[in-house]
Amino acid sequence: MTNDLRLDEADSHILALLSRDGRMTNAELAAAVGVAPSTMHARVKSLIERGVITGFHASIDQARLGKGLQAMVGVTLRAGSRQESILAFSQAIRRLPQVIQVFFVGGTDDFLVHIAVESSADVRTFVVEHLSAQQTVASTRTSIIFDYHRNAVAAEFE
Amino acid sequence: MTNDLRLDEADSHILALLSRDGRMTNAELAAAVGVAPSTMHARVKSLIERGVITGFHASIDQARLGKGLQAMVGVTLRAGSRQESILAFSQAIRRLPQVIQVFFVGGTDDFLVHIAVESSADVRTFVVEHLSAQQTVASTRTSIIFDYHRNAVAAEFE
DNA sequence: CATGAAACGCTAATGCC
DNA sequence: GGCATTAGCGTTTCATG
Repeated sequence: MTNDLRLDEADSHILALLSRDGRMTNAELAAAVGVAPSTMHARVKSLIERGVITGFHASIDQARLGKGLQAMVGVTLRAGSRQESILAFSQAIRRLPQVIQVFFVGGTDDFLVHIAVESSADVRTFVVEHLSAQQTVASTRTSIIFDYHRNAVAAEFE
Repeated sequence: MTNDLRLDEADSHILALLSRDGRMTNAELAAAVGVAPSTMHARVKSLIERGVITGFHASIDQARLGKGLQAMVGVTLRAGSRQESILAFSQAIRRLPQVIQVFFVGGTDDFLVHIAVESSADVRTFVVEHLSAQQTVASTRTSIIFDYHRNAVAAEFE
């Protein structure tokens, strides 16, 4: 893995701007930061090549897609679960269309699964069918999300 | 709030593609979906105007920024906390540079705060200084994040 | 609601400082 | 590393079916 080179002030500024609006044109970015468009082009390219910027993504209003309810489901696995079954479980969960994010954590829970669904009935269906039914799952704990704020889009990692 | 109009297959396809790569050119999108560039332009514009796509954002590798450690901190508020102090608390938390996401939830916890920091010492500092020190905070529960997967970037809401 | 054509603007590469 | 230039490409508008 390439190590992190320290970023200067301009880079931080660029990242802040592209976090907010990933479709700012190169020309706009250059004007905002105070460099020439060609310079900005090289800088953004460098940030991407160095892996600081890992991608650009549209953010989607799940409610407009009919999924007006979001929840965070904490999952605790059975104590004796094998590595392979845990891996298989997490990979299966990721692919479900209700799932927005999955956090594999250490602590009270083993996983946190962020979902968006149509109704509270769907929350229950999701938990029962995809979580509780699994051999590796010991228990789940569901929290409805009332309010959601995002400062940045974090890159995936493992 | 404008209601959700049902999206057709092409719209879903567009959303999937722009979720993955928000900087696909209009021409590429058009070719992928099988319509003319001018048609694609109108469709994407419509998705934005209808509020389905709420924005585009660069995703950033926090580790490359020197923040190689992520955690989810569950926060429980004091039972007697007033609405205003809760609101003030949540708004203050949002602005901290370590914070990636904040979920206001119902259940065991009242908030879930997703943070990225340099070291485990920073996790502790964050919790102690910004959470435990607050009058409204009753308790916190920190979980280190080992693995993170994202299927979509959800729009903020309240 | 989709399309092709055309004008415009931006990107991205090059060579120079 | 920053910059100006420029060729090529993508976007965006509009009249038309």
